[in-house]
Amino acid sequence: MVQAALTIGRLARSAGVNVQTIRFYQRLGLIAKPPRPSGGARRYSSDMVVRIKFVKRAQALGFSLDEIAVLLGLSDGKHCAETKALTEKKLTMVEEKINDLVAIQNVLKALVAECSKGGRKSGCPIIDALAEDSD
Amino acid sequence: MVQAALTIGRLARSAGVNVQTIRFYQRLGLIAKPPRPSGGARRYSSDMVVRIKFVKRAQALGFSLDEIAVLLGLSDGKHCAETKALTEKKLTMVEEKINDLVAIQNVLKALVAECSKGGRKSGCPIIDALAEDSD
DNA sequence: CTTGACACGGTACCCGGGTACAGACTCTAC
DNA sequence: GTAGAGTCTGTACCCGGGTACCGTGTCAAG
Repeated sequence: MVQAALTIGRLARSAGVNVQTIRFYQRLGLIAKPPRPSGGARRYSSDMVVRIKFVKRAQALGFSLDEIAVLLGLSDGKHCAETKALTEKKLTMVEEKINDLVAIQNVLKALVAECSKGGRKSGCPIIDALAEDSD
Repeated sequence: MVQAALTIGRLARSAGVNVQTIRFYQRLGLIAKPPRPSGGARRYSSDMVVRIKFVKRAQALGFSLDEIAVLLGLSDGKHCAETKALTEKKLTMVEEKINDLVAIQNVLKALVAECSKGGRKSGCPIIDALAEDSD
C-alpha cells in the first residue's frame, strides 16, 4: 500500500476500466470519492485499484453491483458467515440458471435432431413445434 | 382459423400477454397492424394468437426478438435449412453460456468449501480470494 | 501565450424487453 | 346524458451496467 496517489485516469488504466466507469461506481457508492483539493484533481490511493478489481472479479462470478456493494460492506473479513451465505445464495442462483439452460439445450437439440431426420407432415418441424399449441 | 375478429384486449388475453406488449411487437414489426376501420377499433384474426404464442415460445427457448423476427420471416415452412441453422447457432450459444456458468459454479463451490474448511491466514477466504491479484 | 492533455461535474444516450401514463375517441348500459 | 370500459396515438419511464458528450477548469511544455 504505497499510496501512489493516482489521478483518476491512471487509476482507470491500472484497474483496466474506463474513467466513466469509476465515476459511475462512485455514483453508486461502490467506490469512495476522495476529497478534492480545491481547484486540483482528486488523488486516489492504490488501494482503490484493489477495490475496483474486487468489483470486477465479483462481477465475473455473477454478482450484481448491488450484491457487490453488500460484499464490500462485509469485506473487513469479520463477516465471513454473511459472506458465505451470500455466496451460497449466488451459487444456488447459478445452478438454477444452469438447469434452465440445460432444459432449453435439450429442447433445441431435439428440434435440430427432428429437423435432420426429415419427413414430417407439413413444413419445417422447428417452425411447426413453435407454432403448435403445446401449452 | 375462424377469423374470430378479436379486439386487441381480447387478443391480449387469449395470447396471455399485455395490450402494451402487442403494440410493442407491432412497433418492432413482429406483428402486423390490421387496417383501422375509420373511427373504430382494429380487428385481429385468431391467427394472431398463434403468432404471438410463437413469439413467446421462441423467446422461452432463448431467441431474442430480433432473431424471432427472422424466424417469423422463415415460418412459411419453406426455409427449413435456414431455420435449422439458426436453431443450431442458438444451441451453440446456449451451450457456451452453460459452460461459462459451470465454470462460475465451480469457483463458487470452491470458495464455499474453503470457507467451510476454516482456518485460513487472515479474514474470510471468499473476501481474500476476491481481493487477491490472481490475474 | 497558446495548445494539448487531463480532470471535473452534469446530463443524455445505449442495449433489450417491455410497462406506464396522458389525452382523445367511441361504444354500451343504465 | 353520463359513466365506465375499451381503444387509439404518442411519449416517457423502468431495469442494469455502463458509455458518450458538453462546457469549464487546471496544468505543463513548447
